[in-house]
Amino acid sequence: MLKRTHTCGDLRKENVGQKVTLNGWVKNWRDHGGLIFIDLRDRYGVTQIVFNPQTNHENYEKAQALRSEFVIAVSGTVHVRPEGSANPALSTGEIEVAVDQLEILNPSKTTPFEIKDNIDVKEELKLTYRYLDLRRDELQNNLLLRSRLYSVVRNYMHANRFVEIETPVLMKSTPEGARDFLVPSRNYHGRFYALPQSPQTYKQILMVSGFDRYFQIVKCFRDEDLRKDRQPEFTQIDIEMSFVDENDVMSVSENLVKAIYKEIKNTDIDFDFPRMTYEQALMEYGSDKPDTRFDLKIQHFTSVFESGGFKTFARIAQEGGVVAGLKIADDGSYGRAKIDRLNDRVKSQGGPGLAWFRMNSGNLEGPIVKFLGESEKEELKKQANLQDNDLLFLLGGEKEKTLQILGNLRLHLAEQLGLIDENKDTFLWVVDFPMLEYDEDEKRYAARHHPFTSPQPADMDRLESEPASVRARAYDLVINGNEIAGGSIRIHRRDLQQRVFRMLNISDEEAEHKFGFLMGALEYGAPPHGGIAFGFDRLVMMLTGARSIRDVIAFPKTSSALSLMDGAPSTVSDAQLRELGLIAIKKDN
RNA sequence: GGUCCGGUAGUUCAAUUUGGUUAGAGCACCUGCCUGUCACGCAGGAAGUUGCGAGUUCGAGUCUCGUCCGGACCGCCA
Repeated sequence: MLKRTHTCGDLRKENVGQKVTLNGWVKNWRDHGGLIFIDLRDRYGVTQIVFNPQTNHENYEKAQALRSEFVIAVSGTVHVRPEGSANPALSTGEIEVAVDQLEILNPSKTTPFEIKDNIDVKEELKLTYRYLDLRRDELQNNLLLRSRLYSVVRNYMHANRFVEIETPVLMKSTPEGARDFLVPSRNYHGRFYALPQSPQTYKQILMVSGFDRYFQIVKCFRDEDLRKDRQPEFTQIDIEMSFVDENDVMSVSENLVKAIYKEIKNTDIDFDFPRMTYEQALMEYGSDKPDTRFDLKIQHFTSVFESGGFKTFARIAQEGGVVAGLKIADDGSYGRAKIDRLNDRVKSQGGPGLAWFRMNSGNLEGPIVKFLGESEKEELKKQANLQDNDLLFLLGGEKEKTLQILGNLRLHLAEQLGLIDENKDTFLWVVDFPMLEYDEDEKRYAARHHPFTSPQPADMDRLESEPASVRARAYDLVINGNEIAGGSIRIHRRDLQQRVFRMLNISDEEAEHKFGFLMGALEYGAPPHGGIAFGFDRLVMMLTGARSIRDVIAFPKTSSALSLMDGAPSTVSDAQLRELGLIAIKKDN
């Protein structure tokens, strides 16, 4: 074949007169009868090539067969384009290649969708023909940026004396947390490996081994349902450090993020990332990952309704719940129907009815105004600082749940009202997380982060007496309302680890069975250590502006966890199952 | 596991609130013409199991039920 001397993004005026060879795909063809133009594409760019029957009639005849997405090789001479026919939209737009040799390397069937940007095609079709979708600039650019990000991260980590170590993909199942993907063992029927939810235990053990500063860009697997920012397999930048406290890990992380923004976006971040406690995040933003690109904070009115005429709110207030809400300036578009849709939204998230008030010429209006006394109305107006045309949405109920629903409503309203400045980036550390959260289904407390997270020293004496009040030495990095990284200072002593397992209602036997290897390691001079893990795919989403995690992963799964291109997961032969000692049971639908 | 939205030529959509003649259009595709286009242009053409399966009806793209697939969300994601 004719091998390329240049890529389709290389040639400029300076190359005029040179004899060159290009390889690429036919992006577009324009047959003028006496002259054929082809836009030839590779991942570097697009170059126009011209077939002229007077230059070479045989080639010209051959070129008439060219269609979209044929792969070809052409040799020819670089020409300046005639006066007035340059294309300023192309970096190669001042030149073209006059072809004197054409080789069709492979024809192409008509593609199921056009290979161009801003196409509007069903996700299903794009995923089935992923190799075609990946030819589009948008996805190419995403993956090229992703590739650069690997490099930036590795450079930064190596420059800061971190050691890159691979940990096993086949490991022991530790079913605290997410559901494991299991891999049956052929050698030991009835036993299973698990794919790592994260290399957590391995990296802690590497600290025990003295590796001091570890990192890895690593695949993690969680068998849970998907979202637009969640895939069952995803990539983390996994980091662990010895002889450190929270500030050391956060500082390394901040500087990594700053290096990334500098290298990828050429943006200097010259401030320290602000910190916010979990409590404040929940109270003001209804989220543990507040989007601080806009204000619209949650306002609290529990005390206003405590002894008032609206019995529902009064009862909630007296029983320790909250009454809180969001105030927006209505541009006149919030009619009854729109408010009803907001209400449906709240209800679909398990919330109660959404109460609302409107300020109209100094008067408070709304369906529950009639239950309120004069002093309550005045107090509400005053505390909410209600001005004319302000709309106030209120929700009452159990604290955490109510605030979370308001947090979701806050994001929704911000989108509706166009409050989010897409060009702004906000960085935030959320700290002082509670150690535990209550698991309604299992009626017990579970670790909010993971069971190896150290409690805060000040709360240590309440581990047994008041576990719900114990805060963790954990920290999350939030960028534009996305949880980008999360980590903690770990427990490095066996006795404390054992106390925490007991606090989590994990018996000594169970702890030994599941995590005995880790606790054993803690008994041999485990140094104080802590770390963090970044969601690599989410970082790429942030940096590319991708709307879905599928757009930053080469071969993603659908929201029902299927791979449409290759058909995974698939059935396997009885022989394969027999070898593994397995029997497949069909799911009865 | 649940809720909502969607599935009609290759593709993106349409098909009169309320079931009724031969299911239309843009792009793509095919044929012909065209020497400066780059969203080339002009003329013509082909293209449909309305996701699948039942049901209601004289009659179903349209209504009902089931099912599959895509998407978003809730649960889940230590």
